[in-house]
Amino acid sequence: MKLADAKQQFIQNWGVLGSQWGINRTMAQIHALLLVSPEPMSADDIMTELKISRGNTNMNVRELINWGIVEKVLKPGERKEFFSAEKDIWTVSMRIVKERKRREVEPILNALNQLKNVEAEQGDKNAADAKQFVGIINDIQKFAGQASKGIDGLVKMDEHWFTGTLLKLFK
Amino acid sequence: MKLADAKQQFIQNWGVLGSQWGINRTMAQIHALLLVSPEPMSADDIMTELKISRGNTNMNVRELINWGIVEKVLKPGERKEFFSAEKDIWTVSMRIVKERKRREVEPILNALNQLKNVEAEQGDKNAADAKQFVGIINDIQKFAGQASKGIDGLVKMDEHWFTGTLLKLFK
DNA sequence: CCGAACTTTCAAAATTTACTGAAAATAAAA
DNA sequence: TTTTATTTTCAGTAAATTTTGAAAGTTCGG
Repeated sequence: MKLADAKQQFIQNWGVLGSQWGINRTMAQIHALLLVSPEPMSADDIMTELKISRGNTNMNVRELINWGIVEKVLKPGERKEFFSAEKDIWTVSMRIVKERKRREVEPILNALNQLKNVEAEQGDKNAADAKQFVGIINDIQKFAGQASKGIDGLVKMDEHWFTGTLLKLFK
Repeated sequence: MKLADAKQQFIQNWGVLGSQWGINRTMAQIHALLLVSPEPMSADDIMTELKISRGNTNMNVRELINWGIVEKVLKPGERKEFFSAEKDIWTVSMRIVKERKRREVEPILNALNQLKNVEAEQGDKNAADAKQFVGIINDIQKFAGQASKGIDGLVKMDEHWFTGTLLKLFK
């Protein structure tokens, strides 16, 4: 298999995986493209490679930068901006997980807190139901709390088990 | 806050969270509804509660059953089918994670394997690029392998930290 | 076997989400 | 300052996904 074809396939696969997990396809593809590109790429490079519009490119690159997994690179003497992806997969994963936790999970967990103020009601049935409801919300919060701790623990793991790969030679 | 309102809000929030993670909104809402419902519900109950069509209800309930987090319950003397959600959040989470790993992640990781057969090419530049490419694929596979092990480990954790909550009383 | 109760299917419609491209804004060079 | 290169924005459009609803299928009591 030719290198170019392999890269192409990688980009497509990464796009599919992203879209299945709520990350838009193009954003995942741009990320994949930059991941396997030894050199930083310009917006025009990306447009050409993925056959997408300038606007689309701009918006998704910006979002990748917001996520902290792509950075702007300026080449001396060049007016264009270039972009380069973080190549350390561990770092990439942790940034994504942390960012999603912050953006999506935490607000909802906060909202859940409010739901525990269910009024005491007349009637045994309703009271029992309310208790069960609060019990479930509590379970979810506890679970999320545990998961959150687990993630924070992972983030602090100092050993990158994958160092020592070829990658380092080309960084 | 009234219990009914709290449930309604919970359902909405759960729907949003689901859609952000690539699970369709209605499916997440049905799941939330069944989670907080003390009694199993019929398709008609679900339709009424969520104001969705019969077809939509049927398809999403079936999918929840496929995921192993909702089950069909038959009431003696009733011709209708009723549905009930697994209430143990740990079990629910593990089933979802395992299922998504199996359905979405594993096929893509297998595909990545093929990409490592990049042809040896003429020219130093290309050879170096190919090495870097294979390096990245390797990193991703290693990472996925670690994550996979971690998940399998979690699944085996025998202690459910959340037992002892009110929930048990009503099971 | 028939008919009523209920479930399943799926093409078409509605909704949501993503993308384009041209115009406006910005920044550097002349 | 004016020109030119480049980036950003966003209204309109296109594509993808979800939902509907009616028809077909199934199951079961009589």
